[in-house]
Amino acid sequence: MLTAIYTSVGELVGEGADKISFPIIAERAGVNPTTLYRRWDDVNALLEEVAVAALTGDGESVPDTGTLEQDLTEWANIIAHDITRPERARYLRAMVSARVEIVSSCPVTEKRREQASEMVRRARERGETTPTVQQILDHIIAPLYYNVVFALQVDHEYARRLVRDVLAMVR
Amino acid sequence: MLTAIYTSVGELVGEGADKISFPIIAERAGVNPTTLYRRWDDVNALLEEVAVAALTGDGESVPDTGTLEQDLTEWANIIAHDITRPERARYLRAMVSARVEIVSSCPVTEKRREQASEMVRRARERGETTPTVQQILDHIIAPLYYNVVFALQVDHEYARRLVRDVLAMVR
DNA sequence: TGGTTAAAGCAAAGATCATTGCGTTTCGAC
DNA sequence: GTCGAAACGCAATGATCTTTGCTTTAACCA
Repeated sequence: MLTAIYTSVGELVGEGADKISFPIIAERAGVNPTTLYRRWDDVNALLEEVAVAALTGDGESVPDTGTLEQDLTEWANIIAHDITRPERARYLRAMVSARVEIVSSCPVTEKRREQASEMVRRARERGETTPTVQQILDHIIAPLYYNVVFALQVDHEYARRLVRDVLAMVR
Repeated sequence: MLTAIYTSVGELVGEGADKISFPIIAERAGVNPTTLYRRWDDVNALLEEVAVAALTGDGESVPDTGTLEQDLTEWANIIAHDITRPERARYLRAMVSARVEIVSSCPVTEKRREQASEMVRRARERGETTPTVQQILDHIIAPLYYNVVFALQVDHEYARRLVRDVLAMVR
């Protein structure tokens, strides 16, 4: 039931459907539109729910290579590779347009913060000088997402440059 | 005519209207909905047009204080102050959701790039060591916009920290 | 002034969405 | 098994959107 709905939304988003409405989602999911109208306030609410699930879902394990630079580079590459996939990019856009009011946190950011914290913690235990977690979010995550959301290109070279920049701050 | 439509859209966005449709825009603008249906493909196309005009419109003069650090700080503050205004944030969201397909450039980014270029050029003429324009975009603009779009808070302290971070890269 | 063309208004029709009341199913508790 | 609550399906209704053909206005140019 719920998974059918999520799948339906996922397919529509993946296909780049221009119009995504409750009736359309319901038909593909094999449920009655009324169900959707009753459970979610509007399409954006459902869309955001699915987007968050999709964007935070797969429990990517954080790289652990022995140096923070290598960890961050691989991590940035994974993220860059992930969020440039068309359906991921669409989810991001959907999430952005969905949250109409200012809220205090964003699930996606929080996940990245946790991942960054882990890498930084390990690096510090090794005695490395590290940027702060916030610096990593500001100068690696933010540019990556910014460029995806505003429709510019993101590649491995770009991800690598971001890592070098942020590490240059603390040298 | 066109300005009435733009004004109508601007008001609706500013008021945080949940539903923005051609008929609603048309009524407030005192025009016939048919006109809008004929001129724009859909609401998002019109919305993006107005958003771009609003976000790149006012010809903010770039700070020229004598040092790049001060220039960047004031500039970042201006931007932070501007894009955290609810209607500006809304425009940003509208723009994001409007551009469904990957395009090569974003009008807002381009304007910021020009502004950053000017400040960097002046700083270099004074003999300052500067970050690249791209670094400024990546590490000041991107975090600011990212935080607005993903509904976190942006204040002057944050803007200042970004400037310090990016300058630390080149020291 | 008169003619031509592009844009806007008007009205009607159909499509899609959104809401609501009511009957049915499901599932757990007793 | 039976009861009750919650969720879902169904169908009808009204609202809103979207399209289309035709008319009218406006602007531009000979």
